[in-house]
Amino acid sequence: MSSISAFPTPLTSVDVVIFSAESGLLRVLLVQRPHKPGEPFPGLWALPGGFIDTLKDPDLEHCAKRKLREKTGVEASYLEQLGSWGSAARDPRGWSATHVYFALMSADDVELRAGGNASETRWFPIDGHRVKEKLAFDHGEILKAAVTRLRSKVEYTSLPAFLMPYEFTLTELQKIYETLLGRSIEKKSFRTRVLATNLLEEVSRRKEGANRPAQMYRLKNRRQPVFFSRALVSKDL
Amino acid sequence: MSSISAFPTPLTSVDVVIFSAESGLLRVLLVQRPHKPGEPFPGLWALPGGFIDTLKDPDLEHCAKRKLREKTGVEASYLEQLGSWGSAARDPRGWSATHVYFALMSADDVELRAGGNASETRWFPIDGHRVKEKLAFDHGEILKAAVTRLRSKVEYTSLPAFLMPYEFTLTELQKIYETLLGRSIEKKSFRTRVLATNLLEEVSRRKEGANRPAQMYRLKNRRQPVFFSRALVSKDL
DNA sequence: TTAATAGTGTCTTTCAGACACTATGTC
DNA sequence: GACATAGTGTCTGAAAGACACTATTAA
Repeated sequence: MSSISAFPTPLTSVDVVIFSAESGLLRVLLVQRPHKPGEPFPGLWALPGGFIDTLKDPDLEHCAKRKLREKTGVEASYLEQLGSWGSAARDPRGWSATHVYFALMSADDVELRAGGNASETRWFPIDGHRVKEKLAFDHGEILKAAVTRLRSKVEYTSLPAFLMPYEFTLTELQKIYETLLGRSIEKKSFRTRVLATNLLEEVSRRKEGANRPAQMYRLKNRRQPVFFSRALVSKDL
Repeated sequence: MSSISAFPTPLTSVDVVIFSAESGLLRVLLVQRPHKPGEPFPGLWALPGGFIDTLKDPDLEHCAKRKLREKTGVEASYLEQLGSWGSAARDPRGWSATHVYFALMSADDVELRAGGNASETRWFPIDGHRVKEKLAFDHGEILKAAVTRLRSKVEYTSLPAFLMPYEFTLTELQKIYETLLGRSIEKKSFRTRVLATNLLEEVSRRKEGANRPAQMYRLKNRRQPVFFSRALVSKDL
């Protein structure tokens, strides 16, 4: 019996749910579990993550950022903690707990990653609140919680702006909102709301196919999302 | 070197931030650290919590509920996960991570606890976002995060109703909202908003000192809070 | 000129805020 | 009756929804 804790300490890991959006689809980054003896769920897809390196990682967030960089080669536009999951049953190797982070990345940055060990890392489209494949551990449940969090924040924050490239048009931003909400929103209301919060600043112009060019904008504050005082839809009222 | 993890696993605990409100004050339950050799922060006040019992606790939430029951003798009206904190520095015994839960209790249930080991367990009033005393570990920071979460949810949810006894008047509920917000709110708006959500159901009556008796209500759903589509105050707009 | 998308004007609806008013009990 | 607190009527204002309108480019 240890002098510190009377009980065996749980296995502890950090996992990251990394989202991006491309052409009307929300996507999540998954990695394939290795086919090695002793490794649970061989061949199944899972959230990127792994054990904390107590020698290198000063804290949980640092560990999450490290894993994110290892998989994507870049930093995320946005990172927050999602929560933690721990139980005796979630890992066949024993009582385990994982600290889960939630990251948003621009689809542009995503392409940068193509050079890596891409065979075992892939983007999967989100269908409803999940991915078609069965995931390792309780990662299906964790992913569902992450999608729920993202969807609910779309109602009253500027979070989807972190899925955009550095410069973008209001129409492009609206499309991302509509993708996440799963319904269309009224153009005028959207523009008024977004511009009234002083969230964005104008940049140059940009030409599209055969139409009037759209004003481009960029985020004024690339760290914190903005909160709106009203939700986009009235929930259950 | 273990065959499972190449790194020493962090110490893992669960802590609970337990709130109640009484006569216009938000309060948090704290316990005093023991004066025993090897125990860090002797004599300082800390959030109730401790190591996971991997033999008895099937999962994190069960562990949180167990610790809550041990300290208060009752179940909480509301329990959600707040987040997790982990770093090499937060505990002098080594790399440690804690899974933190957030509980709301009625001030009535609170009195039930008086028979326990009350000398080392006490309610402290929240002043701003903290308590006067310096807390053990990083519990000051955790408490601040909990108060911030509670305050922000007051704006757009029925969460404060979980701080009420089983039956209560609208005026009493409004007082709790005002306590948490730190400002007064308009009576008519408040009543319309609360009643429109179909959150409550009428019960019997009740007499006060020398005035018209007030209708009493109770929560229809004692599990989930209701979300309002607008915040009570317009933030930074 | 037409097609296509960008962007606006303006009316309606919903709900919070303000505040004066009425209602119902005890003493 | 006075007092105290419960509870309502109603106007105003802010912001979302609906939707028709104008603006600006390429071809």
